[in-house]
Amino acid sequence: MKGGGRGKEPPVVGEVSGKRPKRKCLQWHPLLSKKALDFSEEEEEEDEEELEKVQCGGPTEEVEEDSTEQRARRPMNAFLLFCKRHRSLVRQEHPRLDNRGATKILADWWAVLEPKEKQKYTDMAKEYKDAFMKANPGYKWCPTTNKPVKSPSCQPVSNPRKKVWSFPSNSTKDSATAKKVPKTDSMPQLNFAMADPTKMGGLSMLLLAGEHALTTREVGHCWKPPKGCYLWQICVLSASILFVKMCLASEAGKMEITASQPQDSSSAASVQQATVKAEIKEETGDIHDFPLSSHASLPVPPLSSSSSTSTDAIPPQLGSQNVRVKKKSKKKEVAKSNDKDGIPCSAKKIIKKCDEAESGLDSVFNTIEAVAKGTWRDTDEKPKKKIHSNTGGGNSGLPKKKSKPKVKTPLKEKEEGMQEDRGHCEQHGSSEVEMKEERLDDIPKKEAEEAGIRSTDVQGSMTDPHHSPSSPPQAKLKDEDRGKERQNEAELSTENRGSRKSERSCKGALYKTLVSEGMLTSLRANIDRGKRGAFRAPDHDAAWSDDSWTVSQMGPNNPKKLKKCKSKDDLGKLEEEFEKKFNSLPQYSPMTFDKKSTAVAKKKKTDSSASDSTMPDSASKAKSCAPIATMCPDVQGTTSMEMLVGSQKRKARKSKITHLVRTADGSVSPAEGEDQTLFDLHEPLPKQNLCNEKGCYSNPRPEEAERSAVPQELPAFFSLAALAERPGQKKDLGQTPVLISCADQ
DNA sequence: CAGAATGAAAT
DNA sequence: ATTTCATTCTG
Repeated sequence: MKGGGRGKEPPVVGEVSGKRPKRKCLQWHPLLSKKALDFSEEEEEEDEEELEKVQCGGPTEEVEEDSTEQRARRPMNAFLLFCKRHRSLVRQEHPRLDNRGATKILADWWAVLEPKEKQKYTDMAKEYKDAFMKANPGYKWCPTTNKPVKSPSCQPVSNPRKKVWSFPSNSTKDSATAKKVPKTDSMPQLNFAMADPTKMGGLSMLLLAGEHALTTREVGHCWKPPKGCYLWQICVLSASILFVKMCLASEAGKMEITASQPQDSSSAASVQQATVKAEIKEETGDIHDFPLSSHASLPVPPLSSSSSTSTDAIPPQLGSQNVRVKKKSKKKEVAKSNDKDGIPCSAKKIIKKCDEAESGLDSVFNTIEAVAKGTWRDTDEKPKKKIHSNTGGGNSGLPKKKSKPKVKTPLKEKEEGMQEDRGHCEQHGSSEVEMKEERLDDIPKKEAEEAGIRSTDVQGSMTDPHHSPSSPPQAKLKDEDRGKERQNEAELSTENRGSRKSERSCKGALYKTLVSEGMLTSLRANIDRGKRGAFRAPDHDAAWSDDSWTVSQMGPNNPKKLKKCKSKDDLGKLEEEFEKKFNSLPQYSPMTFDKKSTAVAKKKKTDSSASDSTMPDSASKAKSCAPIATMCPDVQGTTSMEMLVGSQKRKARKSKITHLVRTADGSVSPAEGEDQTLFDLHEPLPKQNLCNEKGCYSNPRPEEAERSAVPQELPAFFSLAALAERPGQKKDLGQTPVLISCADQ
């Protein structure tokens, strides 16, 4: 039942949920990775599919798409490996114990393990990790992430742009994401409300509006007071749409438009045409993009942040304030993007967003303006530049671009896809910069003209509003672009592909993982039965090295077959190998631990006597373990006098703390008095278990609890000595801190 | 789904 | 110095 199933893991809600989706990543295994490499593309694909189904079971994860690329799971650390390997044993011994309890025991065991012994696990973990990293180069343990929503941060104030964005987003669709960023206060919204129905114009109006947007005096009027109203004379919504369309048209249909209508910006007709096209496209386009864009909204500024120059380009106001705020947020995002190289979908998305947003924004903006002004052509020109740069060598072409610095990906380039994207972005970026400059110039002028001198306030607002309208469109544009790109990608397989690839590999890994898991299960079962004896594995010491891995790789090697068909055989092989490796890890018998613990205890206590008393217990316990025990060589070492290993430095967890607080809260004092007490005493707060937090591994049943209380029967670990041992070490961290923390709080 | 543990990495 | 998350699986 338990099924260990992975399925269990909650699928996580969509990404959007407030929290991080927690996607379940595939479990990664070195073997897998290797295999992945082997797989041919085709195979991979298929595997993927299968994997998807099987693994996540949940498609929930979005697995497929890059949208969320699945993130590989972290490799297990030594301790986890150890746990994995020994948990069953523990459970065997203490059937009633729940997992947590088992974990505690495992921790204890781990603590007592000699370094040597640990080393194997450590090494393995290390290899594991290395292999993992190889497979996923940019992998970050902590995805920075997420928190997609957090947008609000910026809100605060200053950022007009942001607000602007938000607004549009709402109007358009807002849909889900919502992001709600905008929050109510945003000015744009207000404006929105203000719009008079009467005034709502038709398309033509919109067009006009768009046209004049910048120029029109009306605009000027609006500007000042409200903030981003210029379009809002009209229905904002429509306006926004219009813009979007325009933008789209510009991008999508640049060619056409250009051709058809040269510079004449004003010509509504041209615009209309463009619009039409845009519409079509829009339909096609996905909504989802929108949200993203909104999210990304702010990104723009960030770029600037990196370089002062860019800042200049941006409106002054925005520049300073926004920059700051954004910077932070951006950083995070950036980081994400960086990491990925191919990895996490989310990251990917983000990247795209950012880049696109940035570039898109500017470009869109420009486009719009241009159109309005009639300068459109210019825009076109710029693109050329972009191209140019591209040819030049993509990145290199744009030397430092602001965006680039940010990006800073470490390895990054490796992924072709990334490069492409980047290049793309960069291009935009460069163009952006230029455009920006121009734009700025123009704008100011116009503003000055129209708005006239207005007050500084006006200016500020002006700029903002300006941006705002444009921004939305941009987003869309971007989306569209994205869509296009996608298609292209599909064919070319370039862009995402790169990352995709990694994804795929992950999937493949996943698949394998599944397999391995199955293996594990079986293995576990075996172990339970007592087969473990077979494994034994003392000899393997050296085995751990790469060799073993390599071998494993070789073995399975039929990847192709694996993928599609059968797999059974192959899988079997894989399993075996994996098993071997994993099994090769030494499994220690409880006895060992007991002894050790005792030994340690002795050491710690310094009293030999005390320890002795404990010894007996262990002996009794031995019975069950005996078989295994033999395996472990170290027993001898046992006595090793290692210091304790257990140093645990972990401070009390927050949760723990809270717990204490809650419980003790007022009564904190008790604990305060003696840490030891806690341990020894069974304690207090927690659960009714007799056991205290550490001392006893919680036993569900009272009976057992009793047992625990009574040393005789208990296994060695339960021995007082053992307990004593822990307290000493942990006490500092655990309890004391806790108390303190409580106090503080 | 929380949570017990340790550790590696990131922030 | 603190947070994340990897594994396992019971309540």
